[in-house]
Amino acid sequence: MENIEKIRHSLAHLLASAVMEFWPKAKLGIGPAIENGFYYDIELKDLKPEDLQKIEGRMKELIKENQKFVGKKASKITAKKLFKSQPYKLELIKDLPGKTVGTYQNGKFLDLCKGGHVGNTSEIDPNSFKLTKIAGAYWKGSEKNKMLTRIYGVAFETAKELQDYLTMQQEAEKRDHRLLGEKLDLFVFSDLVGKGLPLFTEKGSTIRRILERLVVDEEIKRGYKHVYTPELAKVDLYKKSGHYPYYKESMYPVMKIDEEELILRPMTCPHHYQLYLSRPRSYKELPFRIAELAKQFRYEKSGELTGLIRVRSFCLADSHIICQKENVESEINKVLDLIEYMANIFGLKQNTDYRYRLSLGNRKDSKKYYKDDKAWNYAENILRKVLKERKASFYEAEKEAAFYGPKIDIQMKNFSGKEDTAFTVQYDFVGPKRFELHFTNSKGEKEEAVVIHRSSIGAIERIMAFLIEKYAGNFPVWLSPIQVAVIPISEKHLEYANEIAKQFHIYDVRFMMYDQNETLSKKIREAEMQKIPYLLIMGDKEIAANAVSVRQRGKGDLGQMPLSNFLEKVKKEIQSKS
RNA sequence: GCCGGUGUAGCUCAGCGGUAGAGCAACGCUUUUGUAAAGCGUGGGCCAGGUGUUCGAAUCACCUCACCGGCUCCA
Repeated sequence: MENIEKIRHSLAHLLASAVMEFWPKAKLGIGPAIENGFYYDIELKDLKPEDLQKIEGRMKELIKENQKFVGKKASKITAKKLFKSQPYKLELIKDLPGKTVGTYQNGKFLDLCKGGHVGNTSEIDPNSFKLTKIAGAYWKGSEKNKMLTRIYGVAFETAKELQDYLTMQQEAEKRDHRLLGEKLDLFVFSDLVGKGLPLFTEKGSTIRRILERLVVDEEIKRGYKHVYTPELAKVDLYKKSGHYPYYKESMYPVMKIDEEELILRPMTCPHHYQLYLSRPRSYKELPFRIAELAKQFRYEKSGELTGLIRVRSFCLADSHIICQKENVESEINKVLDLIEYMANIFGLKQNTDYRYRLSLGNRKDSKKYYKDDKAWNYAENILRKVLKERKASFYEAEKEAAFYGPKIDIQMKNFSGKEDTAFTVQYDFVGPKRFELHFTNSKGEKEEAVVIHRSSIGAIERIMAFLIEKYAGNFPVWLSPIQVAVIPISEKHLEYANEIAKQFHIYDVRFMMYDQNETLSKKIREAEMQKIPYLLIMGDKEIAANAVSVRQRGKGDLGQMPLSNFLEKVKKEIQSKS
């Protein structure tokens, strides 16, 4: 175990030990080291955020006592006596394998623990950690259990590392897409429309439209059939697909109209299957790649909503590839090629901006995962093989699969380090069975197809959130809702500015005229704060030279150039998406 | 949904039992500007909504709503 992990884990013990001094009746859960710090789950009443300082202060005192961490094995019978007033510890003792358990003592505090501490608290710099927040967390991570209070702390080996981390977090907060969404006027929420239902402003809609066109054009080039299907369907469709029992919780309730029961669709797969099934299919038509910018509706619990990352109505760049079993590998490769192509356009790098996750099922959980061990093994192996042969680095995660099969998820982190799935590729062996997705093979026999669910750029809302944060609002020219700010120095130069603007209309450059009666500095400031990539300033000198003065975002004054040169430069940047 | 926190003008915030304030933004006038905030003036708030406590509530209590941090869940 690395030293820093030992420090973090030891701090968790010290946290518990300080809490027990102030709240002797508190019941302890568990307290592990985590990325950047540690936490401890504790059942205690009336913990106020301001108490954290008090606890932190006491922890620092304990550190200075040079306490030793002393490990001892204890029989379960002895351990049960030692922890008789700690019900959660007793539960852990009962569930642990073997006849003995580990205990660790520091000062007067004894904890049930398998180890991994510093030898002495003198090894911990008392200024290298900080208690950061209190939160609720279910005991053993199940919402059926009681909710405990979780105290989080961040910790490093040195005080400087801690300071650097805190400063970095502060900087990162400025990238928050919710903040930038408001400042740059990209999207809003309305209490009257409802939570989790974003409204895109003109500027946000421009970004969205560019992304949507990019996806549709690229997918059509790559052999996808782009379609439109309705956002409603009879609930029977989802009963047949098998989604209903698994997804009921996140579906909107049934709307009864005439004799029919309709729902807002939570996913598009069964609609696409119906297109496939509209007539008999030959193997010559496969792979049958149906794609759609599909609006979907999911009831996410209120506390799960976050800006554009988790919403209740979203548009997925969705597709279902119906193909022969022997083509699955090459199709998945093609999908990953497309995903990496898109990621590259956005400047997203593997292992820094995103990482691959192989999301597996669990054979023992037939409630969550369709029961068919053989199919699961087969599908999981195929996905693993594809990733290995591509030499992509990836990690495997159990219990992250869809109910109908395993998936490759492209995971991205938001500004605060929280990870979500951006794009996904899923192997489905259930859908083809339930909908009888067949085709006639070369021998004239009926054969069952396989379905690959995939998304090239994920949900438009979510990728927008990631891109806003990735660029910190400084969108590349091709994505910028306003590409050029046209700034006449005074009213006298407005006529010239309008002439220039005409050219932007002709050449499809998105511009904004800054013709307010304000100082030049003020207008530059406003345009810079809107993070517009180019500011064109024009006054007497430019009119005389028949030119424009160009100021580039972040780089300052580039000097004068003829408009045609500037247009060429911008067009080039738009085209190359640089 | 659960645990905790927050909610005062369009935005950022002050006021925290005695009846609402600042800066920026908006609007008007003056100014006609040379690379990140010109000057003066004007308007704008049921203090998230509701119900209580009180002589009196933005301020205290309770409920509801929204948002934030986690948990659970997920594209």
